[in-house]
This record gives sequence, structure tokens and C-alpha cells, in this order.
Amino acid sequence: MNIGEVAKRAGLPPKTIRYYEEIGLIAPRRDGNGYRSFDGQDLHRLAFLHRARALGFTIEDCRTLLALYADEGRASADVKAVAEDHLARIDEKISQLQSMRDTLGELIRSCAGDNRPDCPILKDLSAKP
Amino acid sequence: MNIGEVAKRAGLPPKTIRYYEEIGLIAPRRDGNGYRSFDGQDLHRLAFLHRARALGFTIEDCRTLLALYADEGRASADVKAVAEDHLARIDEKISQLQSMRDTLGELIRSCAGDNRPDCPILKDLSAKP
DNA sequence: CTTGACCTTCCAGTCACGGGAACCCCTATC
DNA sequence: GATAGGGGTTCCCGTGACTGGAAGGTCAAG
Repeated sequence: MNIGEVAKRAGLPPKTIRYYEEIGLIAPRRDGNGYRSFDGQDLHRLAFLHRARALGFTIEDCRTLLALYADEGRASADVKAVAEDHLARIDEKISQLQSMRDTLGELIRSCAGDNRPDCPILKDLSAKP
Repeated sequence: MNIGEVAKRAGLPPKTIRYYEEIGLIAPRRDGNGYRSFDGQDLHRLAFLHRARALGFTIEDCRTLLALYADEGRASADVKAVAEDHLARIDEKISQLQSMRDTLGELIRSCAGDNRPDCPILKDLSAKP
């Protein structure tokens, strides 16, 4: 399989796949002409990466997860720990965003949004502490 | 005021303040020795930026907001539009994260997290579509 | 005179790619 | 056989909003 084909099947852009090779997440063979040649296992790893990235895991998380996946003697606790750390980071981000959202929503609600210059949003931003 | 002083008062690291000058968000005077010299208005702008950034506005949003703030003839509708766009982007991000969170939470819940290798998290990540 | 806390500029790195240039390879068609 | 196109390759730069660090100038105190 050339890169275009595997890209289509894994749902990742060729650029991303080359990048993943560069940082050592995959290591496809090369044909005589220098083209990358992907086999079923490469495709499988790429699909894994695609899914893991879609869940928001960092590249380093993905590296760890792939290693655990390859390790037959892994403990599921190790996998769970990676996922829980990630979940905690997500929750933190969500709550930060929620807090922004709440403040911002309040400000927007209180702004007339007409052609007059008075604006509680600017007033808030420029408020002295 | 030197940069250290204004940094403390505005709650921003000196590095960030230098960066803001570099991209044209502020333009403090210079003393004879080459040191930046900040006045009350500079501090005010920096506090404004600090607050706007804390609400998640991008630097370009901040530039726009500062311009609107300086414009006595602005329409509050313009400010509100910037804020509403931003709110929409935040909402989108939150819902993406929520969706990750939900999936991830399910996977974590279903993983024993012991010393056996069986792991529904890895199973999901490696599932063929 | 030296120490130490400031300040300055400039360069490199972050994260996970994406755009684009310049060039090679393979197949099909005229 | 020349050419057109649609692959592929490497390499370098840019993203956003900073952060870290090196190398060096400035200032007040002891």
C-alpha cells in the first residue's frame, strides 16, 4: 500500500502519516523506488493512532498506549492510569472553559448590542481590580 | 515604571509584556538606558489584555477589543459580536471535550485496572471500523 | 570594586501538524 | 518517443502565544 491508499483507509492525511513516521510512531518499509510501503499492521497502528488522537490523547500518550498495546504482559491498570490522567486534564479544561463561558455569557447578556458606545463588556475588561 | 514593576501590577510575566510590545499591542516609552518605561495607560492596557486573555480571547480579538475600547464612537454591537463569536468557539470546544469525556469515561469505567492484560480501552482503540 | 538584581536583545523550542517548493516515479495517451 | 497527469519524496517555514536560556548592559548597596 502506498501512502495515499493507507491515508484513505486510516482516515489520516499523508502529511500526518509522514510526521508519525518521523517521530517514530510507525516504521513502514520502503520500496525500491523510495516509496513507503504499508502493510496491514501499519494500517492498524495508524487506525489506532487516529482513534486515540480523536479521543484527545497527546502524541506521547499515544506512544505509551501503543507500547502497552504491543506488550502482551501489560497490566490493564497501566492503561487505565494513562486514560485517567487524560480524563483529568480534559475535565480541567472543560471547567476552565465553562468558567469563561459563564462570565462571557453574563457580559454578553448585559450588553445592549446597539449603535451606542456604552458597553459592559469593555467596562469589565477595563475594570481596575 | 520598569517592566518588573508593571509585570507585578498587571499580573503578567515580563516575557509576555515584551512579546505584546513586539506584536504591537503596547508601545511603552524608553528611558535613556534603553529600559522600557511604562505609564498608567500602559498598565491599564496590560490589565485589559490580562483580563481579556483570561476570558480566552485570542490576541487578534484583543487587538480588536483594544481598538474598540479606544474608539469613542464605537457601537456596542461590534464589541458584542466579537464576544459572541468567541462564545460560540468556546461552546464548540466544550462540546468536543464533553464528547471525548463521555467516551473516555465509559472506557475507563469498563476497564478493570488490575494486573491482567485484558483492557477494553485498548480493545476500543484497536477496533476495526 | 564587586555582588546581585534588574534590564536588554536574540535564538530556540513548544504541539501537532499544514502549506508549498522543488524534484522523482509511473502509467497512459498521442 | 514525448508528454501530461497524478502519484510519491524531502526540506523548510509557519502556526499561537508564549517560555527558557544565553550573552551582555545598568544600577544601587555594601
